[in-house]
Amino acid sequence: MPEIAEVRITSDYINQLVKGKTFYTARKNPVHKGLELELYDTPFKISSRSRGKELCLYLISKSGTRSLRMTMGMSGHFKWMPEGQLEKHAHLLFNSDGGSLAFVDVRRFGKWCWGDFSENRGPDPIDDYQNFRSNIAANLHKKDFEKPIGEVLMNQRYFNGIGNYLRAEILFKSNQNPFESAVNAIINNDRLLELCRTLSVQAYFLNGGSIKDWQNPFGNESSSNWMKCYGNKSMSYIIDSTGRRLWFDPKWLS
DNA sequence: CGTCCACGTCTAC
DNA sequence: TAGACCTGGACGG
Repeated sequence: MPEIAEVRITSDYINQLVKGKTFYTARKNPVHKGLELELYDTPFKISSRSRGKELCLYLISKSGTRSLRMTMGMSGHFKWMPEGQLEKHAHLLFNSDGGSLAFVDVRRFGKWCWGDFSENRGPDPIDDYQNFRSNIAANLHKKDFEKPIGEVLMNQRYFNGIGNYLRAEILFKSNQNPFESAVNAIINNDRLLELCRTLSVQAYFLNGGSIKDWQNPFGNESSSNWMKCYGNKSMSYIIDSTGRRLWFDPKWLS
């Protein structure tokens, strides 16, 4: 479930799991066409960070730290696999005592390469909200922002971490016409950018309920109740210019 | 059986 | 701006 909230939860999950563990090897499932992992600094410890839809695994050995930059695609997640357990769709395995940390990805759209977070994706709207805003402000004059806001919300150069369900919820809860130009929407609707952060945070806490042992700050509101627009039968949708289904309030149909 | 659909990028005409 | 990259679940005949 990988938009910003789920990638963040994945990163938390990894950090919780690797606590106190030492890793010895890493291997790639041969069925996956991605980069082979050649590890020459072993053993190593692991820690994780996320930024928007990217996740970096830091492999920390005596001789230094290497960063493995990953994206989760449509179905990527991590899982602890006890020794001997088989998992058809585990594509990266980091071996430790008694089991492995596994990157599991049914559709294999997830990718990895050596390096830290990409330069060409914007700041994280949760962790780095001021820079998230200023990055947009500094580029608002560009042609990118002449496109409809419904589409620009998916541009990872500015909205790193926003995906198809978050854009629908952001548009809906900010009462924003998805077909208005992004410049006008951002200038005239002051809730829009704020909701990029607050809805991402809410999705993180709601979806994280099953993974971590904190109190859900949203009380009784369930995750299914939180989702107001995306996939809702009473809403409208169109296929946008990139081929994705854009969900929106039917009142914007004219 | 078949067709459509999915929380995302990529690269190649 | 099409497609390519993938698997599997839902649903129709």
